Amino acid sequence: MKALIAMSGGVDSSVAAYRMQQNGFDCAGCMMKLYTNEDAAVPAGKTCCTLDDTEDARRVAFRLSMPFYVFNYTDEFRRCVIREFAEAYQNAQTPNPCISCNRSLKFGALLDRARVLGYDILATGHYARIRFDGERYHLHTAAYLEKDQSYVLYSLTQEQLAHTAFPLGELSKAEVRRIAASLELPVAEKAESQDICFVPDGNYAAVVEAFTGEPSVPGDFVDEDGRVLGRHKGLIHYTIGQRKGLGLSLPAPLYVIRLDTENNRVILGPSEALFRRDVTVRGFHWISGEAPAGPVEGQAKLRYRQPPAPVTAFPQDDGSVLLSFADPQRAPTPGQSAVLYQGDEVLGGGIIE
RNA sequence: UGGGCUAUAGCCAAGCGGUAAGGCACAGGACUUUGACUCCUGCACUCGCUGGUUCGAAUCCAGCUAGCCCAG
Repeated sequence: MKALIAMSGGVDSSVAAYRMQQNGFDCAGCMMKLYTNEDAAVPAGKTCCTLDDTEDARRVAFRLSMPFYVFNYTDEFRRCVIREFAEAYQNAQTPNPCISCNRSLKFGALLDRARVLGYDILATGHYARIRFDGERYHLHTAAYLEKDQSYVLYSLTQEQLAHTAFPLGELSKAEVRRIAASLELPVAEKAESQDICFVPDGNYAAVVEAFTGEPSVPGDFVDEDGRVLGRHKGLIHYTIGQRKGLGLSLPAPLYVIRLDTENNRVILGPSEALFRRDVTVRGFHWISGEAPAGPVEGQAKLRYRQPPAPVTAFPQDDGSVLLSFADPQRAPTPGQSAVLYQGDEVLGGGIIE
């Protein structure tokens, strides 16, 4: 059996490559070149896909005596991920580019290419588990929830799961680092990745403006009664629940509770105004391949770093799902992903409306 | 022009003779394959200005300056 390992130059995918090799696969490593720093409209900084990261991945592959390839996906990345990212912001939504990258690139274009090239399996360094019950594939959380990344994988299909492996699913981060250290991999001590990979300065608004060619338009900050509190820099600079960066000083902290595209206004209010019990999720993808006949009891996450909260999911005829939480959830944000769990199994997910 | 009130950090604000609370904002850090939230740390050697009283003044007194209110 042949396996292709998607490597990033980090510890996780490096150890994933080693594990696949140990499991008896005929392995090759690959790196996806997703963008050039010029695309990001910023000076080359510490982002992923840099020459250093590619060299790190190449050295690890060399150490493990496996072939290593670099695939150019800059066009696809720009066409799918960056475009979706920019368009979401233009529609006053807050996208999660990691999720669209997984869907379109890693488990889309890359997996397709792996299959064409004759690989049976695509392996990544994600912390999650796949189980096959003889009929269907199931996606589960990682054994150690501290690093669980099942949230960003909810879009996987049965077909994709059938040809995917997550060799770190049963390991803790500490174990992964220990393995890397024992193999003397050059990346054993590398820091966790962070921030949006193609937005090195944290200035995502500049990327959106550069991509769309449309500068953001300043407008008013108003309270829930419509009183003007100040001026904002343009809707794309804000997201629901945001507190920092408003520059407004009042007795209590203020949060963004709504983006009013009609009037180009940002509505601010107290933290309490952010809680919602019901959340509609559009384009819901069920891992099993089909929506259940009736309501499902489970738990759901509205953002990556959040413990799952008890919920009842009501599948709708239009493919969306209504999530009704037992307790109101803070700041459900349009554009972000909601993922439905049942215990440690991922049932599916979609985009919050 | 009389009378009254108030002047403390970017904003709000405690302090009432004993050596500058707190909140907001902001900055840095932690967390993190998204944006946020959250958490930690920092943030007035100085209290509108000038004198005076006192061992000691943001606190009391006088003058000046500025703003607000009332009367004209």
